Amino acid sequence: MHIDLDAFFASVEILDDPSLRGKPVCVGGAAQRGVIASASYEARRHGVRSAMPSVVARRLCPDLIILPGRFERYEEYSQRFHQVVNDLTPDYEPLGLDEVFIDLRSLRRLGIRPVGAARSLRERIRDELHLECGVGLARNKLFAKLASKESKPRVVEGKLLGGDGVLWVSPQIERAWLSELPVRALWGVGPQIAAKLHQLGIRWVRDLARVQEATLARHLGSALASTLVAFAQGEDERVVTSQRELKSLGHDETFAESLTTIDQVEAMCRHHAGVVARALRAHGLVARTLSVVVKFDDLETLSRAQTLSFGVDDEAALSAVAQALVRSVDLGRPVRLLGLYATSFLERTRNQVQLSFDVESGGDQRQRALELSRERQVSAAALRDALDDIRHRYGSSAVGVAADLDSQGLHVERQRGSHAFGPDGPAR
DNA sequence: TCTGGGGTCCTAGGACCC
DNA sequence: TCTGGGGTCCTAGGACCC
Repeated sequence: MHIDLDAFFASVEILDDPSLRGKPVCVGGAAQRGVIASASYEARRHGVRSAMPSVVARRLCPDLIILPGRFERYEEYSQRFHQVVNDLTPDYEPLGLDEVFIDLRSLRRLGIRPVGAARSLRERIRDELHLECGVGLARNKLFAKLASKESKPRVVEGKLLGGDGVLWVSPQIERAWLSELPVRALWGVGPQIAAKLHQLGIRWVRDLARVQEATLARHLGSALASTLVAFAQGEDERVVTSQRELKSLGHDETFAESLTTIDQVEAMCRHHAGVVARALRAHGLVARTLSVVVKFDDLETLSRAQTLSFGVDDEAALSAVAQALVRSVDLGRPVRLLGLYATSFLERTRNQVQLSFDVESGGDQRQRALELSRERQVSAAALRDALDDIRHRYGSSAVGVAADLDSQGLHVERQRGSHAFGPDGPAR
């Protein structure tokens, strides 16, 4: 079973503010560089779609209401959604906040029928969360997801047509249904792959079903070729995995106005380091690999990564590495996006050496690691935990790093040759 | 019309080890 | 002295998903 909540972010906004009901509502970035993350059906009637630049959406629908998004709120709804699913079975796999795959095999022994389970889940989601959803039932993930999409309401020529909300694709009709779909409908076929397939004369799934895997592999690589060939035959071996391990975690931001100075870029490194460090600690993880991504105004993107011999989860360490990485890039052009990502996780408790970083003042060489004494480690960790607690209770902007004050227009006197993270640990 | 922010997976090359 | 083949780890880039 695949369940997909309808227009999730936009629907939550409408629930929290009923005056929005019936209006074209979106969640996304309203600024010049914003895109639409979620669109109400009223907005979709005007042609607005998620992933569309907000500028375009406004042109299509001048009355469009674009809301900034409250992800903690969506998270709450998502958890309630998962709780409803969990009441049926723990064998489910979330996909983002608003979708789940459910393995129904263990329910068969209990005499629970798929269609009945689907209808009662839909009922509970409607009664308890006041949200609508589409449900797909099939032999595998491929068809279940295609079916849930098909079960939803959709806009045809500006009119909203209702879906049944539940669609079961029986094995007898699978192949015939699949062959009529465009390749773009398949999981893993986005704009780039679709364009490549079109160049090869492959537009429909039935075309894909006739092509040699080796031919496809030369153009798409072996992994994608083999999954697409399988999908085209209606075969999908992917299982429902309920316990997935987090593999990476990061934060990036596209700026309304591109950054033009190294000071601005380094200040953003410190900011991102704080966000990522707190996320790591919230998960009880330390990261060995940190990478920085820079996107320029022409959308050219480049990345730099560094793997350490130990894991880190504190702002000072992340900040030092991020700034060292960003300094190794030839900036010289306005920076549209800056991202910081952490990978190669270890559980915090298994990390052998907890180190802190000190930045070489004025130097452009890579950072060096300094081990803190046990006592200083303990007090630094206590301070950090206290700050996490304050942020949790009063919001992430409640406490800041003194070094960032000047980047926000407040002047801070800094002595030449000294720096924020001195030998006595983080200065806050 | 011009492209976000949270993630996942794959590819390819180079360094290194046995 | 110059060399193969299997494997791991790391880096950089690209595409996809929601």
